[in-house]
Amino acid sequence: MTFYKFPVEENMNCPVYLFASKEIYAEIEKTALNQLLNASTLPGVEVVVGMPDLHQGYGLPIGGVMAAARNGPISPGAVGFDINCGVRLLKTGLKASDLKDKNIILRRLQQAIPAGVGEGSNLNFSEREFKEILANGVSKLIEAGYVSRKAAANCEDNGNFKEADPDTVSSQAISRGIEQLNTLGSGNHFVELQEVASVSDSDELEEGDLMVMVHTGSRGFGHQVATDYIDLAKKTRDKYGLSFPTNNLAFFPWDSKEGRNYLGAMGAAANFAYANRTFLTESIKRVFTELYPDSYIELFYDHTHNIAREEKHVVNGKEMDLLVHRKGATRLASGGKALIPGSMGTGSYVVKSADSENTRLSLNSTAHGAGRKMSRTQAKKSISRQDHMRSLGDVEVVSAGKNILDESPLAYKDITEVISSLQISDLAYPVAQLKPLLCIKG
DNA sequence: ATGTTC
Repeated sequence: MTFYKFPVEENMNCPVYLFASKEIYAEIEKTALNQLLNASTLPGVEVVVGMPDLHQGYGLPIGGVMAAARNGPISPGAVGFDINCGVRLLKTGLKASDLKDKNIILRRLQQAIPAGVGEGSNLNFSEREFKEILANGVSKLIEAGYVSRKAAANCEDNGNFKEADPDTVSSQAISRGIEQLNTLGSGNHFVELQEVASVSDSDELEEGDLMVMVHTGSRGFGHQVATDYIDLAKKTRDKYGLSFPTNNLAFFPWDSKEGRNYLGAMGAAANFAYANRTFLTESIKRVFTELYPDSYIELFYDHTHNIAREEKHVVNGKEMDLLVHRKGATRLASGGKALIPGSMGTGSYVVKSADSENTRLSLNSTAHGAGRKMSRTQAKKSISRQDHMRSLGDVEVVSAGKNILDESPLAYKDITEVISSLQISDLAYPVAQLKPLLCIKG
């Protein structure tokens, strides 16, 4: 069994494919699977796919892909609250063995990176400049001289989501976001120092290389955009004569003004997140330059796992224009690579596309991480501090949050099983494995 | 994920 197919029945508009090994499938909650099946009942949905890190989310499960045809839905809930949550991997020019005092760099990074819920930034922007960043992302940062041209290379969308439109964003989102560029956030967001543990198929990485991985998104800005447009979708339901299988999957019609405005606002949040990860990279660069003058910080790759984008795919032998909503799922183009972080204290991976029949069935998608095994509440209740500390091994972790048991590796699926599941399903294969050394959690 | 129950 390389994947599961749920045939069209009852109100479903298309079959649902779940790419998971038998072991992984057994761990997936019924609620997550039901959410995935539910997505196929939206009128105009052509393809629904689940990744092996599937777990319960808001409307669409995390690890879910929902593609709408030209007459289909635009659903802000199917992208989720952290628009352009994503991962980037940085090269440092150092070997892990060059690290002199782990404690010093950990503390310096912690000082340099504002982290935690509601934590503001050390940067100041006028509203006009902030809106230019929303409109043009990393391109604006380059133009303004904040970063070098290299900042856009190796970044998905070149760090500039073309359809972004700051005029479709509420003033509340602007006021929340303007003070949050260059901040890490909370929850599963992190900055981690990693060592390349093994390389099987990559000429860009070498065993022993010291890398930095960053996982964060669009903070309160994207959250406000999502909130605004989910509310609007609920309000415009009757105007367009729609019915929703669940309010969490409230949607706009493809050609509606409100739907197009959402895509503009979503794009602005995408650019916020690209800019946020770019500014964080500058902060990291300053710490490295101060402590290790011979180091450099260079972007290896950056991509999102929460976004909707228009893409062409062949479905049932026919080429179609689709709006592909991915939530906790990464686009992995044929011949391309992707980053798959594990939970803190466990390994992360660089994978390449298997370029198979199944990668096409999945609309060129891959997993975004280990995926939760337990809800946050369940984790805080059932994981002891002792077991959590033991699960971290010798990885040093500092965190802004006081209780991060809900982020314990014990609350997540085993990343190696997710990776092997991707291989079994013929979606992707690992080309490099990264071992965590130090971790700064939000 | 989130000015963590506007």
